[in-house]
Amino acid sequence: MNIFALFERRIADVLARLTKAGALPDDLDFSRVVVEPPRDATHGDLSTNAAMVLAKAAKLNPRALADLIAAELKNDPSVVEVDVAGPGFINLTLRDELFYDVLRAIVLDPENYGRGGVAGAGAVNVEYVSANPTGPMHVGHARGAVFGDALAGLLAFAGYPLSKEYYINDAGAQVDVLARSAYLRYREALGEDIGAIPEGLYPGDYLKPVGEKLAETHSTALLGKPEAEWLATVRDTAINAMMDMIRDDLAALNIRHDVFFSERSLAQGKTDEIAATIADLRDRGLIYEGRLPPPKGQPADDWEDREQTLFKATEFGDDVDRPLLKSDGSYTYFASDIAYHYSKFQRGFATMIDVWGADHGGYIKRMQAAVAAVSQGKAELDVKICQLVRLLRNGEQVKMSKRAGEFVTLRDVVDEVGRDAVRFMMLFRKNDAPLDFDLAKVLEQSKDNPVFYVQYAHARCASVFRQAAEGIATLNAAPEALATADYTILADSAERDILRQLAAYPRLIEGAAKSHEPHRIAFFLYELASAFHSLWNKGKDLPQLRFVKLDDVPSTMARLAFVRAVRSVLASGLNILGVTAPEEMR
RNA sequence: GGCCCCGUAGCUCAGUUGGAUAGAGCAACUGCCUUCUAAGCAGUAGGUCUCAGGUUCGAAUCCUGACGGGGUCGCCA
Repeated sequence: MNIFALFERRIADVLARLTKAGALPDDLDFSRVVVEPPRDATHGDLSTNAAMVLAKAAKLNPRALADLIAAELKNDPSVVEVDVAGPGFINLTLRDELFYDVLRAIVLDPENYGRGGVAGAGAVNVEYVSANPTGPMHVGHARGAVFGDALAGLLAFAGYPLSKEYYINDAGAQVDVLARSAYLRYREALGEDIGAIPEGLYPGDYLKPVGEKLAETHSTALLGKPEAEWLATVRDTAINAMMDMIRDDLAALNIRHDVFFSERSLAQGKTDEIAATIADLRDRGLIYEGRLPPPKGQPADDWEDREQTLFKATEFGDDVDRPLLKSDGSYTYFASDIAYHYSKFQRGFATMIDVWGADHGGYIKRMQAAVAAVSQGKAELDVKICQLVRLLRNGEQVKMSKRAGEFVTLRDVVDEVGRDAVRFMMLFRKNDAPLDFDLAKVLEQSKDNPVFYVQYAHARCASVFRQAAEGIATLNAAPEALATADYTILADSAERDILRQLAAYPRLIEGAAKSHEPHRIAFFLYELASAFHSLWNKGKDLPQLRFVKLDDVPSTMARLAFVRAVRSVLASGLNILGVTAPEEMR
């Protein structure tokens, strides 16, 4: 149950009644009317801007219109008080029973509280990670991986049909380099002294097992042959091995994609889908042979003016038209990416979300242009850019040297601090802001560490139930029993505040899902945890606020329902973010 | 030089898509442990939302311009 959605409907009803009665013109646009919590809680429980938004079109003074609407809302049985304030805000104070209803709803069905707020929405495709299959994942990949996964979890929870995809960049020059690197390891596995790994090949030890596997499968059959004869075989083996490794790395973060889509398969299937996509666009006059102006500003010394095959990205808001073929006639990365996104559209996704690293910012416009073109404007692409992560240990930056083939792998970090810390901290910041990740700090068991702080609040809730069960032999803490408790005892300001936070959860989910911002959940959980810790502490000075009172079962039952609800919402949010909700902290 | 992102308390950051007197956490200062877990809590102090215009009932939020920081700029992926 979502009280904000509830009152959006009730206010819409009021507006409809006023329209019918002739008090409002009948062509008003209600879409800007919102119901939200007032910034200042002393103003009430709900606030609506209806009067201010509609005043102009209704040719009424905002305050006068607010009074009109307020008079109607006073008849609502769940409303205690209606105030018109400021420039025309309508503030509602709700009966406590409404919040008790919320409490009951959570206790009776904790799994589904806040779920499905956007029911009936179209399917969404979330593409994330998409690290090149040329080595293990390093820590730089972690943020996009966690962000994409949490966003997917959030959208699924909110009610969107969803596909989580990984685009395997298994075409292009880099996988040939991978193949050559693996071939070297193959020769090494057969006993040859290969010396130092030449410049331009991947030096990492992680290719040794691939060489050994090749030696096992092919024995000496590939030795001494020209590259053309072994390249494809070695490449496929190496890519498969790399993808197995990447899947393992992702599993360490509890990330599992629904679809792994191969770039190579686009051009290698029965039909060349890249060619087909280009042909489609050409038929619609969106492809032409032409020349591009050289880059402005800093002169490119290797610039060579030549005629090439171009996509009219400028027709869809991009700055320049974009080439589809390299000078050797092969497809550019962009060309296959167009075909890939076309495939998403053909598979029924009108909403696509791509999660990219900060260095791909310049690529957004052309991809959005491409999606608009291939879908004829029927699909939309949102690109979420994850800014860089600075890895620290006690405030000192941890250096990464890619050159020597040494980099901090994602696995190293997860092994050191655990999955929960990595996931939560990566989400405790907006995706488009840079992030410092301190390996020492996230292991601290203190309030300075948000992961711990939130998990501890959940563990404390569990602890209350253990205490209650120990102290009251006859206790029945089943949901049905908790749901019938008398909640009127929950009258302290701290308790009332938390009840309002719990009531705001469905609205939070909806907003976070619609704006593609999972970090909002992390911050909400932090605030809820903080409020709960605070209430817990209040019980030290004020014994009447303690959750468990051995001599007062009715009040204990009400408090247990309350704690159960807090715990369920904490667990629900943590679950969406993919962070565990522990019973106790050890 | 073009384009994209960012600029909010001393520091690190939120700010519910345009709402009311801009909020947290660190750090600083003052308190609180015979207590349902002090692994914590309460309080004080801290602001020209980088600057200048504009849009309107109303701007940290939207538009324009400047300044500062980062990213990126045909035939890499």
